[in-house]
Parts: sequence; structure tokens; C-alpha cells
Amino acid sequence: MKKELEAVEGTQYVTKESILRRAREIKGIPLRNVDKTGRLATGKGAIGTVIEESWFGYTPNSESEPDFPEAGVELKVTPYLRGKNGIRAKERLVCNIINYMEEYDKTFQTSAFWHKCNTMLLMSYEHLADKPKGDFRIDEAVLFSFPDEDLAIIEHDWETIMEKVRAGRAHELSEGDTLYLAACTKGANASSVRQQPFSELPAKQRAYSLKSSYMTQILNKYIFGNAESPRIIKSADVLHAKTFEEYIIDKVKPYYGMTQNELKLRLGVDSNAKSLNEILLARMLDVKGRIACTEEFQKAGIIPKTIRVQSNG
DNA sequence: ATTCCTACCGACTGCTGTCT
DNA sequence: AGACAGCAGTCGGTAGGAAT
Repeated sequence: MKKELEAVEGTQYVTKESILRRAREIKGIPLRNVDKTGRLATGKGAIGTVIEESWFGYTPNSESEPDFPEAGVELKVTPYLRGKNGIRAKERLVCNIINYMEEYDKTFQTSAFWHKCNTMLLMSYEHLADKPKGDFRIDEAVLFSFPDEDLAIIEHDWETIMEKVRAGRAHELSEGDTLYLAACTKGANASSVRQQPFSELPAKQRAYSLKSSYMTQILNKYIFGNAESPRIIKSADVLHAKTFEEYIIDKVKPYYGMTQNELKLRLGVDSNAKSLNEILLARMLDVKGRIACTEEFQKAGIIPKTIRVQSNG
């Protein structure tokens, strides 16, 4: 696709404020009225490209720099769905390709991920199943930096990914390895592989991505500003000292081996509800009220669904 | 041809509501 | 309480464009 717009790159959008102001002007405009180059009619990736090209007026590129290098802002256009449980992310948010050969000996702070994605301009649109893309419209735009409590988890996720690479196991990476930041496959087909530093085995090409469960959390907390989600971790400080898993294990450890009845006595719970286990777990974690270990925790993206409490005795 | 960018697609799994 | 259908959520993979 030929560039048909005046180049404004490097001249107009050099501050975060000017970028955000421009981003907010697009709210409510059907994308068919934004698209100046017929880009929407093309296939995947069309919507983000329309906004880069026709709205911000820069040429789509394949550089590993943020989209607005002077301001250090990365543009991300991301769809959401409106379901009966409210708003949720339609997709994971894909960041940059992981260069196994270069990333492994960096720190999180010097990593390609952090360099590119530490500040993102998130622009959201509702994905409507039966409508053409031209009907879609951006309805929120925010500048997003990771809050401390999330950053601690993301940094831990980054380390988990890098540990596999350093162990010569990049070919065994999986999105299930981590909580918020994941390594998702990326490439034309299954033979899109690349070299890894500590093994002869070729590894699938992968990119950093923010999981859709975490994106749902971001949408609700920071983009559409809904009610605060339930939390276990009250202060980011604890996570700088311990990992998420260590924190949970430490909290639950004193109760290892106790029966349900012993736990009820110890924790002062007088209930025979079907949800007794989650009530007990909530008490162990020092969380107020009825915090489900299934639905509410997962909706908040805080706990993986595989955490369960055995129910007999 | 290769590498990275832009999201998007679809198969599976397992949760949840509803009916018996 | 058990069976089961439907659908939400997850994750492995794919499509198309531009630069080099």
C-alpha cells in the first residue's frame, strides 16, 4: 500500500499530551470515515494500520522502536466484547517479537519489551460480530503505564520466560507458563522458527503478549473505569520482596494439613455453605467478604483457575 | 527471503445455567 | 444431585503488509 499522506512523522506528535489529544478526537467516528487509503478492505491487522496511517499519518513500519519514539509511546488498538458479565477483551494484546539470541542476557529494565511497551496508547473499540469493520469506532483512548502491583507480576513473568530461554528450552515455551505477560506464537505457519542461544533445537517464533484475562482487567479498571476489582495483594511492596506464588504459599502454609472442621474453628467461620472452601481460603488470604476462588478472582485476572481446595474432610 | 509489524481465527476445555 | 447443552475463556496458530 503506497503512502498517500503528508509525512508528519517526527514533527507533530512528539509529546504524550499531543498524542493523547489527537487519539481522543477519533472517538465515535466510524472507521470507514477514517480510512483514506482503502486499508480497511484488506485482511488482518487492518484496523490498527488504518489508525496509524490515516489518523496519525505515519507509515506503518516494522521497527522495534515505539511508534512515537520521541514521546516513548507505543500505539495499540485493541477490541473488546460486551457480554453478560460486562466488558471483556476479545484478544490478547501482542507486543514485540522475542529475539531469543539477544534478550536472554538483559534485565527486565533493559529488555526489548520494556523499551517498546512501558507506555502504551490504548485505543479500544467494540468488536461487533455481525457488522463490517467500517462500522466499528474507537470509543476510549488512554495512556497506560503498568501500575506497580501489576509490574511486579509482569517482571516475574518476564523472568519465567527468560529462565526457559537460558535453560535451552525456548522450544518448550507456552502461554500457560505465566500470568499476565506471555510468549505467544507468531509467524506465517508452524515452520516459523528461529535460533535459541543454549540449544541446537529451533524454537517457534514468539512475541510478548498481554493475556486477554489481564487485558480484561485493564479495560475495566483503567479504560472504562469500572468498580475496583477484588484484590489479594494490597500493596505493591510485598511483591517486590516475594513472588506472587511465594506470597500465596506463605499465607496458606500455616493451615497445611488441617481439616475443614479445624479450619472453621481456627478461622472463626460458622458456615456449611457450598462455597465453604472459598470462604476459608478468603480468610486465609485475609481478604474481606465472599471472594470466590473461581469466578471473581478469575474475572479480576488475579488467580489462575487451577487453584482449588480439596473438599473432603 | 527474512523479519517485524498490524490483529485475527478457530479448536478445545471446562464452567454454568437449566432441566429432570 | 446428575446430565447436558451452550457458551465464555484460553491458547496455538494464521493472514496480510512493509522494510531490508
